Amino acid sequence: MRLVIARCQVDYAGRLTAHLPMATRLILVKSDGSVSIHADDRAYKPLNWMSPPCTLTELAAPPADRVTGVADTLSAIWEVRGKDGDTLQITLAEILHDSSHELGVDPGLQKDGVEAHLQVLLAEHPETFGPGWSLVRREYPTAIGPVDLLCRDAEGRYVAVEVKRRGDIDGVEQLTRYLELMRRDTLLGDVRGVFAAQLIKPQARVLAGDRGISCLTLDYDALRGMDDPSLRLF
Amino acid sequence: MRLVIARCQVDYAGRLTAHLPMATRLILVKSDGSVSIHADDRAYKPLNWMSPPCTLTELAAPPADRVTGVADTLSAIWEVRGKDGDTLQITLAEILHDSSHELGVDPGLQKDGVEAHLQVLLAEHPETFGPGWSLVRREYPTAIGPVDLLCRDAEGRYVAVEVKRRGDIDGVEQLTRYLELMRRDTLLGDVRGVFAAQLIKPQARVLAGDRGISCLTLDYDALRGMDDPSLRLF
DNA sequence: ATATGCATCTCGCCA
DNA sequence: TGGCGAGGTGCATAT
Repeated sequence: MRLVIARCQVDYAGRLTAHLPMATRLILVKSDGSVSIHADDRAYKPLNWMSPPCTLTELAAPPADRVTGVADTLSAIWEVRGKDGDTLQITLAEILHDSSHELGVDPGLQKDGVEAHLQVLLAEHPETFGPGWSLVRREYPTAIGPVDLLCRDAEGRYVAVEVKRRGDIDGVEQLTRYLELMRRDTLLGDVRGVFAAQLIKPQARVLAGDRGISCLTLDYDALRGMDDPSLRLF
Repeated sequence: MRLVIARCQVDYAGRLTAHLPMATRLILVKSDGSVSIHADDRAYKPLNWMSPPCTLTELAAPPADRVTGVADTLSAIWEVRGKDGDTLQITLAEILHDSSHELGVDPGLQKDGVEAHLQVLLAEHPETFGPGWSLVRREYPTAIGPVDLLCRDAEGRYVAVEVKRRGDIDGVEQLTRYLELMRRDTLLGDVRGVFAAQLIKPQARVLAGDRGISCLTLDYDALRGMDDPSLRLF
């Protein structure tokens, strides 16, 4: 990985054309050939970038006035060419820092998906929803996708449970669609809905109430306390 | 902007929980407080990040075996806390590089939007589509959004034109929806469709043919040649 | 402040 | 390889 801090001008032509006026920025050249240009804000998004596969070639630096119209010491022009013929031209004026580092292959991100874990824990402990509750199955299939949990309450009525880490309005919509489908299934009879999440947004709670869906706020740590420690991930 | 190359372990807890095993990576701390962790590949997306607003605090480094179970020289633990209570914990083991740079405020990206420019140029030169063609109006309004160009051909028939830089399948779908609506408008009579783009993907061409839509490959430079140079952007 | 739609969206899945 | 859907989506705009 090569880190360059430099005053630079950048011109991109691809899906759109874009232009960055001369200013000081970070240029990241990674070992897969990809290039990104970062300003000193926004964590996530580079100002400009070229995804791999792409090739970087260094062009001869032309006289300064041909590029910016301003007298300047141009160090180099880099041209990055992508697979779809898009180009990123970086005109370097003043290099303030330039270092290369050997990082090696990254072991990669392990996404836990607390949602999946919550689902497992709740499947193992359906009594969390109330005394006498039992699990019918996890990932109960419907035509538009699997319902997280299908349970039966103490009276034997079916209940579809949607599990989320953060309960938002779209989760309620999702459960509503499942319920609509499942209620057409005469074998199940009237299916109730439960929206279970660690944190339920007020709007989601209101919408759920409007749809006749119950809400349950989950305590992840308490559920983990009931958990078999051998299932621990790290 | 602070650039740190270090062996580190990262744990995120928010919408999901994610874990990065100890490895050498780039840690980017920007002046807005945001933090991102990059591996040596992928231009666009960091392995992990925290968007602003957030706060970075340095915790005391605990004994090595409490964190990784491996004897190691832990330099520090950084905890980044976001506004929604999500946390990014970075356990630093070995710092290989650490530098800070003053970048200043970036003038920002100027997006040209070639599509808009193409649309203007074609509106000025409807004869590009064929002799005797004339423009009815640009951004012709329909219930589902404006059609890029509404023209009349040499026989006086209406033609809806969709302009794209890159002609993909979704552009054809879009034009199809417009045509469907416009054909219900008895004032326009039968409306033909033209899909105009600098580059038209084979699949899009096939779909357009299937829908009875004509395709026109545009030469941007030739169109610019007819252009008034005073409209030039940079 | 919140809802909606777009993005050089990226990224992973699956046919 | 293309199509589809989700994302810790981010981001701007209109309401």
